[in-house]
Amino acid sequence: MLSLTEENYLKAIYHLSDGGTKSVLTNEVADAMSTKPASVTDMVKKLSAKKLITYEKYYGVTITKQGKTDALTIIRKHRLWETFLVQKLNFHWDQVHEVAEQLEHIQSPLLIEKLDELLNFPIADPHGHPIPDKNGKIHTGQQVPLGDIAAKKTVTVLAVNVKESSSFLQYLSKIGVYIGAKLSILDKAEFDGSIEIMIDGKKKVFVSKEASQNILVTP
Amino acid sequence: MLSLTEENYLKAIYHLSDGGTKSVLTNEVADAMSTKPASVTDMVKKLSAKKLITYEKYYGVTITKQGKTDALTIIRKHRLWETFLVQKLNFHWDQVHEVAEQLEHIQSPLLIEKLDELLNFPIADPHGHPIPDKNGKIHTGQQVPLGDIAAKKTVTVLAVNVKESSSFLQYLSKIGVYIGAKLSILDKAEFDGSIEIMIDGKKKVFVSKEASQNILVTP
DNA sequence: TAAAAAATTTAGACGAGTCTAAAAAATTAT
DNA sequence: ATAATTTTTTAGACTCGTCTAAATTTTTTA
Ligand SMILES: [Mn+2]
Ligand SMILES: [Mn+2]
Ligand SMILES: [Mn+2]
Ligand SMILES: [Mn+2]
Repeated sequence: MLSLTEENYLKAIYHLSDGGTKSVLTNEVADAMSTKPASVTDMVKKLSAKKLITYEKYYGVTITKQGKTDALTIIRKHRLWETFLVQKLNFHWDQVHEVAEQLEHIQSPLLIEKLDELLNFPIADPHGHPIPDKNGKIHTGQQVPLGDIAAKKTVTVLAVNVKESSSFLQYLSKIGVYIGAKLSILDKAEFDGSIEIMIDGKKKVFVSKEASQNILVTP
Repeated sequence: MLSLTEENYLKAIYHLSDGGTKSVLTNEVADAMSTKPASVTDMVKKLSAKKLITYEKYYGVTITKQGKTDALTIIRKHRLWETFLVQKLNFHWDQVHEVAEQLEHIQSPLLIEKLDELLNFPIADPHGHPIPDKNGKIHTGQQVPLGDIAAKKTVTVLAVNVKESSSFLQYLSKIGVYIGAKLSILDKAEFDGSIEIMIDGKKKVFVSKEASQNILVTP
């Protein structure tokens, strides 16, 4: 049984480690959690005592098998709740993260099972992020940044990279980009990496290189 | 902004004071919260500093106007969530309390507004308990214990008194009593206060005096 | 109404989670 | 390869919510 705080740390470490594939430094965790490095050191000792991460002094932490499993359960809950908020309560995709950040800590396996059922076992959340199944298994197809697509091609929006700020999501809504939208790359500017796209064959817009790197599409 | 613990104390005090109509003793709160009297003393000082209760040393606490308002908000959330769990996720009425005890602390006015809407602005939870409206207003009709009804009368089940244990709810389900059921009082035993009832004109059962006091029906 | 009993508060301690300031180790730059 | 810089850990302190044990106040009983 993990405390709310332990759950938040574990999830952050999972994400920072790219799903457990690389080790994570104290300062990275501190940044991600908006705490001080000293607090992180204390917490990683606790998570390490619980065998959820391995901690080597001065060299950062690695997530264990069990840690990965636990993190995936929290992420599953987070994404199921986000999906619920959008699909059943008509929240916008830029309104769900903070609430899901709270809801993900509710302890009730039955609740999650029923929620999953109510939503028809969704495989992605409102931001296109995969929802791990009951066994922690994730199945995602290939996703590439819009910025890496060659001109003239038409692709479908699969997901968006959303850090903390919801302003990027609001911006996307404003210009007409959404999960499932069909984008045709019209032109790429060499000097600043910005691109011109056509959305659903209807609307022409320019997006910055920065933005194009955070819109993930079909290859 | 109240902590989860402060919210739980405030709600307990609200209930123990019968909605703010009487004062509450330290030991009563300790019992209800499964904590020690010393802990209650500490907490009532905090709630009192926040003007949610008035605290007179050695003589117990009284809830203030603001305290009542805050308590009703928590109770509203609790009962909306219970309703959601039963109506949308097919929980049984004996499975919802513990989960709602967690969900009631989620901070998001928008969420509650949308949930209320999804449920079509329900006025009672799965146990027949009134759901305060957005302004904290409760509207309940008259409810009397089944045990107080004269023989031969037919009444409708409006609510059940449910403390912590879900076993009473399971018992009621088993014998066929539910909110809205029509009960005819067939006979009352003088010596032990038990009564014989007919449920929906179909099923005859005996219920103890104890049980009959915790089933609330139309007058 | 004085003694006994019960209820309540105070005092002091503890774990969780956080912080600042100082010490230690690792990294980098010269 | 040594010095300067950056990162990380340790030490000590603080808040929140809890507890036990002792002191105090109220209530009951005789
Ligand atoms: Mn969270
Ligand atoms: Mn998401
Ligand atoms: Mn609660
Ligand atoms: Mn209820």
